[in-house]
Amino acid sequence: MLRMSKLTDYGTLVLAQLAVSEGRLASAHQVSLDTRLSLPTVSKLLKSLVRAGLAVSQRGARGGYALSRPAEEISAADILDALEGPVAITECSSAPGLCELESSCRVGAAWQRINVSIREALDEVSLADLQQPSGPNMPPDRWKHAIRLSVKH
Amino acid sequence: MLRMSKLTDYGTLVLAQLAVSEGRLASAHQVSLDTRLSLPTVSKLLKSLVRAGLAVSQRGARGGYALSRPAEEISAADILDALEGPVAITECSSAPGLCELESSCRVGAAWQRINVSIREALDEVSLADLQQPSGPNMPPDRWKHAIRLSVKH
DNA sequence: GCGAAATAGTACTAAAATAGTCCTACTTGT
DNA sequence: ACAAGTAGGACTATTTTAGTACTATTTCGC
Repeated sequence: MLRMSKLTDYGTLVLAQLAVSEGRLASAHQVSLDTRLSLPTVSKLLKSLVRAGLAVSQRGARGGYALSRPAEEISAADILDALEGPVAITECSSAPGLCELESSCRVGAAWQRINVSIREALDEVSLADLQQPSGPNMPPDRWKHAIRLSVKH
Repeated sequence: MLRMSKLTDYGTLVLAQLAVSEGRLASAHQVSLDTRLSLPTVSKLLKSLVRAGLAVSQRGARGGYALSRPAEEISAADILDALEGPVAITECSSAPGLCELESSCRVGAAWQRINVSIREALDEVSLADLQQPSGPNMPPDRWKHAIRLSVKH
């Protein structure tokens, strides 16, 4: 639950790759090779990232992409904002009348607190943090970076 | 982004309704009337909540549902766990080889930190908090409890 | 015992969001 | 002029989510 989309996950990889080739321009093709993501997908992501202001692009032959600012200044919140847009954690059905019941509509303040907490967590982590080497007890290979939010079941 | 599913949102309403009718058993039909959610949907949710241990049920005529424990002891994390299951915030594509690249696979530790923060936020808020009256500057009617995580765009 | 009222479980369908691809246009260096 | 690149949008397929329906089981009240 509360899973980010695959595309956003890929987007962090793409950004991390740009961070690695700091200073140089990296073409979509090169990023595709480095990340093993398909070229159309990488291309799509890079375009979105440029539009969101996280990356800059240079057109034409010898063109390519680079981060718009240092990796330290790009937060996880920036990345999610860029690739998933402004979506709410909760969302009343568009059906009118649903939110007018007392018992239903008093639910908001606490969710807002939760949202703020999440946002703070996302703000505190930068792209530079994201690409730091994993801890000593992390298996280096074949490591799925899925983290379970729930331990039950 | 990081939006919970509608069903989970509805689930909180259903649970809140059960909390209101504390002590008594509430039938799915009654909860449907009180929340204005369709009976099949309410029924489905209640079954899931029972299976997850958040609610208890009494079969047969005069049967119904009730919370399994006080609303104060049911956290938002419990609710999300129950209705969305153990899903990760990030998830490597199942395609092998994607997570073996250096630049891709060092991304986990920071996401884990984020996950822990989110989980803490979810643990701190109880069902009782969720149904508390909204703040003084909240319009009581027609209030959509959508909260924007992002303010851009 | 029987019928009504309820939950339990599962299977199915429809709708929506997501992922992924492709095509055309524009830009720039050689 | 041509090759190598990005820009943008349209389109398709897939997956997930939402919603519904049906059948079985349980229990109360008469």
